[in-house]
Amino acid sequence: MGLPSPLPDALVEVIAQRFRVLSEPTRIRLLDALRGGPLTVAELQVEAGASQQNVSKHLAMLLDAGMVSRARDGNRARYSIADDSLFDLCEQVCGGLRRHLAEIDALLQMEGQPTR
Amino acid sequence: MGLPSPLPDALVEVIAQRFRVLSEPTRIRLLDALRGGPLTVAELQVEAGASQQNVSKHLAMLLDAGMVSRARDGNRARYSIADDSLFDLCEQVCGGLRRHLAEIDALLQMEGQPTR
DNA sequence: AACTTCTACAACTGAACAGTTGTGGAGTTG
DNA sequence: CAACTCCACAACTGTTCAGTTGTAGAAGTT
Repeated sequence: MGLPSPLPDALVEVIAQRFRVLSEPTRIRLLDALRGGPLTVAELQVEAGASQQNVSKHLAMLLDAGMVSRARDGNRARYSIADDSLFDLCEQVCGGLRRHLAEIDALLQMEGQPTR
Repeated sequence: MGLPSPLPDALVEVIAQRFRVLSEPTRIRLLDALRGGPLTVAELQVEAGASQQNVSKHLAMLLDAGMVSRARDGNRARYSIADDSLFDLCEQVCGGLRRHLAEIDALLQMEGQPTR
């Protein structure tokens, strides 16, 4: 199922925004930590190595993007992954990285040949 | 093939950086325009609706990330997609968007029930 | 060689955002 | 109720980066 071409402006903006949410190391770490199951803010604070306020802010952003969901548990808030397909995304990115690194390797193999 | 858990710090940074490259509307438009085949900077300038210098800068970023490749063609530079899997990525993002929007729709259906 | 076209580099400016500090509000416990 | 814990909101600060302006270099044309 392909996407329309050219992509409508509004869709371009939304796609970019979506990628932007994932473009922050702290948010990646938070999502990674949630792979093991739901966690509270205090627990995530430890996993991500960031301040409580900072973690809370990033979680709000992830929540707004619909990537995590929040559930009140008495005194605390328990966050969990809302969309497991996120990890397929990350794995694909890693796949792209492997290809990229392989290309660089290949270029380094034929040493002495200037690119330009 | 799963990723290690927790993700090593260096990998987290690289993943975030990768997403960051895709978090800009102009760069999305450039990649989208290249779906139809290689284009010159001048052609991309028209497609993306940005200045030549701006396009050139974004292309340099995409090139550095290994997402496009450059070939000199006489006087001009012809850019093309280096990794077709990029579009699978975008489609997955759009899939996530559909799910997200469906959830919001569902929430709006049961109107009057405050979220908190 | 002089001129034009095409692309890339560098410096500047404004906007967006990550992280901190401070604080308020909701829930629990004694 | 009082004290404490947990989480989120708001204002501030520094950094990062998108876009512009200006210019330099490389290739083609006359």
